[in-house]
Amino acid sequence: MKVIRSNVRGPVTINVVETERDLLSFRQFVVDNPHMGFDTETTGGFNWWDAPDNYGCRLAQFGNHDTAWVLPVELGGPYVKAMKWALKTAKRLSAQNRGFDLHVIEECFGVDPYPLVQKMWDTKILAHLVDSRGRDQGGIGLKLEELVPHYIDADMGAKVKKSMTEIAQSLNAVKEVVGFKARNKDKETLEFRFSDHPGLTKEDLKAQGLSYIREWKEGIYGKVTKDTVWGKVPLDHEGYLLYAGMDPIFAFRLVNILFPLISRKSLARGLIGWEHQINWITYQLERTGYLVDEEYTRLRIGELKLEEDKWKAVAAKWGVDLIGSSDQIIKALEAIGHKFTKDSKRTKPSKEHPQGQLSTDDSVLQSIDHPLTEAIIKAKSAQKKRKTWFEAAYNNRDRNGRVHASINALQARTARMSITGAIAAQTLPSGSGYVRHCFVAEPGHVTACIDFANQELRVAAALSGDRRMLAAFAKGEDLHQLTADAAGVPRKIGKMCNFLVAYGGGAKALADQAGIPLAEAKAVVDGFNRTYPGVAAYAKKRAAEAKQHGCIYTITGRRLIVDLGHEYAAINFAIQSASRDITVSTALDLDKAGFTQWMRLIVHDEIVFSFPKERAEELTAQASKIMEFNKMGIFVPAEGEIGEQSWGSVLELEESKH
DNA sequence: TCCGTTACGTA
DNA sequence: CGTACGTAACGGAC
Repeated sequence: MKVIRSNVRGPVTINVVETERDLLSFRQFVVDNPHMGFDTETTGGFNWWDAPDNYGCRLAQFGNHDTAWVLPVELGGPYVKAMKWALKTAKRLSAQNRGFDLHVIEECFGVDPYPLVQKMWDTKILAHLVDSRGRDQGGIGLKLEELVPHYIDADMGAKVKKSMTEIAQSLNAVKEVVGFKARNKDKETLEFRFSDHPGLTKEDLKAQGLSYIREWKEGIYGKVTKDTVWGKVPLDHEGYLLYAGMDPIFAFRLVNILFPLISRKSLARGLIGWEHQINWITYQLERTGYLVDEEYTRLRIGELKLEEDKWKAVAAKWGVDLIGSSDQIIKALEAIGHKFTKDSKRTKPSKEHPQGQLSTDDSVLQSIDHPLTEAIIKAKSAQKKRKTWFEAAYNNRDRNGRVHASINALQARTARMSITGAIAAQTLPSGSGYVRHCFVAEPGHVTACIDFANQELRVAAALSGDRRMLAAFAKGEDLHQLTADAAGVPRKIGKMCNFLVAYGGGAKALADQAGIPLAEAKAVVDGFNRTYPGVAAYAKKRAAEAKQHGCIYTITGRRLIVDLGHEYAAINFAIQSASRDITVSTALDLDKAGFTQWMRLIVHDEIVFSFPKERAEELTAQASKIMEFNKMGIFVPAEGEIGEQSWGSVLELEESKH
């Protein structure tokens, strides 16, 4: 057994199991420590669904406050058995982002995650309940490498973050001679690998009349980068084992550090258990994945590539080789006679460019009628569709033709979910089914989408208690038309205004978005405030609360920190977060009713299902009924739509509101 | 290779 | 004083 000693605010011991004999002491540790931190190290990346052929679990680690045990589960047999026994024996486990480790051990070793989620804290969830802000928002952040320096040990956090990069570099330094490089009379370099030429010597090459004969060295681990180091580092590498051993110790300590920091209101409302439950649902959605229509996706990729190349060739005629390069586009536009003035649209001011740079976004290009701008717009659009959506789906299919998104049930500051990876679900175009046709229900199933009608506006009405808005919803009036009528503008502008005001925006934002004069936008906002005085009052109230306490509490007892000087955003946080919790709450109800097996994705105010065709009507009706939210003084109805097999088909229904 | 900036898709 | 995200391309810095 190898023992590594280190120090993190006190001595720390990492025991590395090397032989079956060592497992005896490990088992004693498990018996003595009913609560343990847990972590795994893999071959790298997040493609756990590729196991076991293209993905593997290398180490499993357990630890308490100051002692960790590292098991070489890559070696299989007794080490995997010991890990399974320890997981089963533990009374309480903690892990940072538990879903990932659970996917890994379920896929690689067939471990049933269900008994484990009953007793496993996720430190990422706890950290979010303490401070939901990311690092760039002025918060602590939610990654282990951010939590450790803040809560545990500043130096250790930085050291651990750097260590795997350093290990990669050290592995690259280990080289062996793989052959000779030599030059012929034409001064061409020739390569001779010993694997192709056994027993080759320098003299043999000289005899062939070659010169500049040099030994040819290559790294014995191949090219090792930050991404590939995980799969290549030897299992007995001390720096790697130290890194691996620290993580369960951190996870163990973080639980004890974070619990007391969670607000009393959040505790009283049971948010900890609640978030762990929704985490289990999204875990199952991740694992089920979504079936990809392979042929449809492949055909679209081919078409889009042709389209893209065609328009890129046109743009190149005017000197734009890189359609993503603002510099090139500006030069080319000037060359065709376009004049940029001091009134030209500029990008947001930044450190490098305090005045902002000339913008070349879609609105700028659209305003210039020329074959070049048309080509750039069309090439960009085709490239974006191909790369961001179609190829992500196509290239990430597992052996069963399914893709697995990463779902973070508790991501945004407001607790909104994020869906990343193979299905960037929150960015898929919603205007038509063109992209969403990639994703299909099971054979014999159809896709059903159930979404909340006007979720955020209804929440705004309920939270603010604005009588006019509540009455409008109760009577089924058209809220957007009401706002529009108050200022005598088109419904579209009324709609924009409704959302903007609820999101903390103002007349300037409305003017920008609607393309109307500021004075007109002011009149529309004034009209809104006259029509719904309760909403404006509520915004003020929440902003004042934020100013006084530095945070607000949502209807579910969630504490959201509001940045100084940004108190106007408090109303949006309250509405957005409550809306998220409403969606999550109904997802939990659906789970209890046995619907998780059919659930595919949760996208803010919509849940996508794959239902057996012959039961689709009945199941959609049931699920819609379950999703209808009527608690805490908030009423949000849910509406279901049933399409054909693809998700996209739902968007193309005749009666669809999409 | 990393990171900031810009652009663009969604609720 | 719109907010909340994710992804891709570019271009400069290391």
